[in-house]
Amino acid sequence: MLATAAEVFASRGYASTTVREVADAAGMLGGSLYYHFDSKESMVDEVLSVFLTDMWAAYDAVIASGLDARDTFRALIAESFRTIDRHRPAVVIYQNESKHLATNPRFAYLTDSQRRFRAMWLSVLDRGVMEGVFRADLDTGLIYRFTRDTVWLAASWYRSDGRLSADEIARQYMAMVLDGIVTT
Amino acid sequence: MLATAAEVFASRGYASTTVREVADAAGMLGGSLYYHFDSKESMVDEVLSVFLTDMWAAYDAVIASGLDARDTFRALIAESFRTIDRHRPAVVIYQNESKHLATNPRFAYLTDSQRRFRAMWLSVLDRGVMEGVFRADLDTGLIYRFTRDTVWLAASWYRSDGRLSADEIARQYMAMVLDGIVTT
Amino acid sequence: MLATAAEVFASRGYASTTVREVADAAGMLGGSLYYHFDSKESMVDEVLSVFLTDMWAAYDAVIASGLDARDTFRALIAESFRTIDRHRPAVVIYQNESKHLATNPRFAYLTDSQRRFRAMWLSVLDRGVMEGVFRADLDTGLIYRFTRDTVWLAASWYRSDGRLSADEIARQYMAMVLDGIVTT
Amino acid sequence: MLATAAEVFASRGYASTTVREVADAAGMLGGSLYYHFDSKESMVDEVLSVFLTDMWAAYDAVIASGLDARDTFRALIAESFRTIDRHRPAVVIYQNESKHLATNPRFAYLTDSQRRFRAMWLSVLDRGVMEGVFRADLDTGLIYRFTRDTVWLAASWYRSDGRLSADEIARQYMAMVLDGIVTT
DNA sequence: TATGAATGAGCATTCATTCAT
DNA sequence: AATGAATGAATGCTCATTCAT
Repeated sequence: MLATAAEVFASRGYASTTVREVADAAGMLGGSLYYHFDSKESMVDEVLSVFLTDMWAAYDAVIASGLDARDTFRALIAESFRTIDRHRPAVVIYQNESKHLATNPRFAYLTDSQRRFRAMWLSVLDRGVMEGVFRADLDTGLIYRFTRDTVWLAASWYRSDGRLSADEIARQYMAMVLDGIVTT
Repeated sequence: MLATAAEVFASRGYASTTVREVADAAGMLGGSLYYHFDSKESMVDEVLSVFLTDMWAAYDAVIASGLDARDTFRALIAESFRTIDRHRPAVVIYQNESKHLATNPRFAYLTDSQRRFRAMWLSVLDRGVMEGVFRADLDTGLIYRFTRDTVWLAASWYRSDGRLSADEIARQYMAMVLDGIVTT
Repeated sequence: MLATAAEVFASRGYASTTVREVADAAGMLGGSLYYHFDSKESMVDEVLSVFLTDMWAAYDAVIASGLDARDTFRALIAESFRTIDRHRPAVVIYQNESKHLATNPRFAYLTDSQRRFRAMWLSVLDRGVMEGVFRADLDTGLIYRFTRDTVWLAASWYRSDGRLSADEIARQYMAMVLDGIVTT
Repeated sequence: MLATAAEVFASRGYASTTVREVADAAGMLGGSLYYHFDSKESMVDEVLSVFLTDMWAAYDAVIASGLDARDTFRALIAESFRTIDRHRPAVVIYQNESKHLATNPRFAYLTDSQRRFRAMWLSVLDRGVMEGVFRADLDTGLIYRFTRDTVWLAASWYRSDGRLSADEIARQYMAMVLDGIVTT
């Protein structure tokens, strides 16, 4: 049922989705949802929490594996697309509503996550530059933004049953980006 | 006043923005807006139309100038960031609300524009592959999506008074992407 | 369980009390109450009926004992405070919800009881005036109201485990009403 | 319009009154009320605040006039009935909803007022006992409660266009309480 | 041009009630 | 006897929109 809510929020937008629409999609009446959830807000909350927890588990495993900058970068990209594969609707919601939701104390963890996310990517990129594996003439702050935007926005068009698998998309993205930022 | 509306819609989201908030920002009362606009919908409509018209004028000029694939690509990227500079709020709105608005016949032009947009970029990329200037082992459909997403989402964080100018951001983006997709 | 319902209704108000709260207090789940009661309404109904039946039994015994006006008055006051002692929550509910409930045909007996109540007290007071034991310059209709209100509203603050017993409160009240608070 | 709301709340009970009913009584539609009030809560809030402010102005004037205990008592009773005459619906609401509303921080002033009210009456009664004008064998705490309940509950049945004026009711009440109903 | 009072449809949420288990 | 999932009507409230002034 959480998955149902996530899908509806993702496709219609959180604010524009009515509780009745979620209930319809879940095969019940409006009021019945409230037996399972406290509020509309707590639905997104749970959707986003579950997604972020899972995403960080994957990221933390990568960080813990002690790869060099370039392979860490590749692994993070790959994990990102795999996370999109597992949590597509949640990622779409995160992408679209995060900024607005974060103004609510209840969703402070969104800002925390974002901060940690930025620190993680910048650290990999800066390490790569220092190790001489990434070009030094690029603004890593910009590269971070470009990468972040492209990867997560992919959730908007990715279909798990589409022509390209998450791993293949990741491979192509890395091919595009890596051969650009790697010194030749 | 249109600019005011665009800014409010961009920062709060179209659906979440109340007409009163737009009126406040414009220094008048809720009902007064209706002397200037038919409806909330016609406000976004005008915001988006103006933006798209201007964007296509710029793109058409590039296409008309008869450059080769690689320089066309560079010019389109540059024009995109310049368009963001001129129409940042409109681009944000376009990015966030387009999909939802497009279900309304009134906004059919959004879908048309998107289709034309896709055709234009694919044509440049495919021509580049054919001319041997872009790598042949990449999926141009994917490259198109990656590029589109990254460029337009930049409107979410770009500040015209920020550290980096639109042209500098464009330059960095091209450096990243081009050296990746260009044959070596 | 009826006592539980009465207490909850008395403390939170009938309209503001949810069936779930009554169930909670009775140590069961919301739906389970309906094995014991037809409806929320039938709970108050039974609470009030039991209370009124008991109260009238006490009053009728007083009336039947053939005392003079002054002693009948004293006895009725005493019985009223004893009834409060036995049915405090029910009296509170009666006091607060009676007027509203009485619009419902099912609770017509509330209006009947009130009418009979008024007749009984007026008869005692008027008899006392006629017998010369109560002052003739008083409006017995008013005295009735003052007495009724004070006695029954005492249910709002009376505690059976408090400093003063029901009989002591009755004694003080009679002292005040019968002889006044001014020293003579 | 505030008066309309007060009347509806008083007759149907705050919790049982719907915003639509208030609007009906005010000759408008449900949503229209919100142009004038923030919420249902702020309606009662204003009704009660206005009433309490006015009541305390009257009481304070009595206290300031430096009468002896007995005349202060009489004046306070008289002012109470006059306040009921001016603010009948508000007094009814205060009487019925006070306890429940007071759990809300917004209505903390209800508890404050009640505390001050109690202190004022007890001070008058105790002073009377000390001055020897009121009987010493009475529990002033009880007398306070009896008086408070009777006076304010009168708002439930008092009609400004009824047979008896507020001052006449006050006179009768004082006669009863001060000197008793028994002939001497 | 602008105001402000009102509209009315729509929303999230509550809650008495039902019912299969 | 009791559970727990569901119902659906009703509620407080929001907001785009209208319109007389």
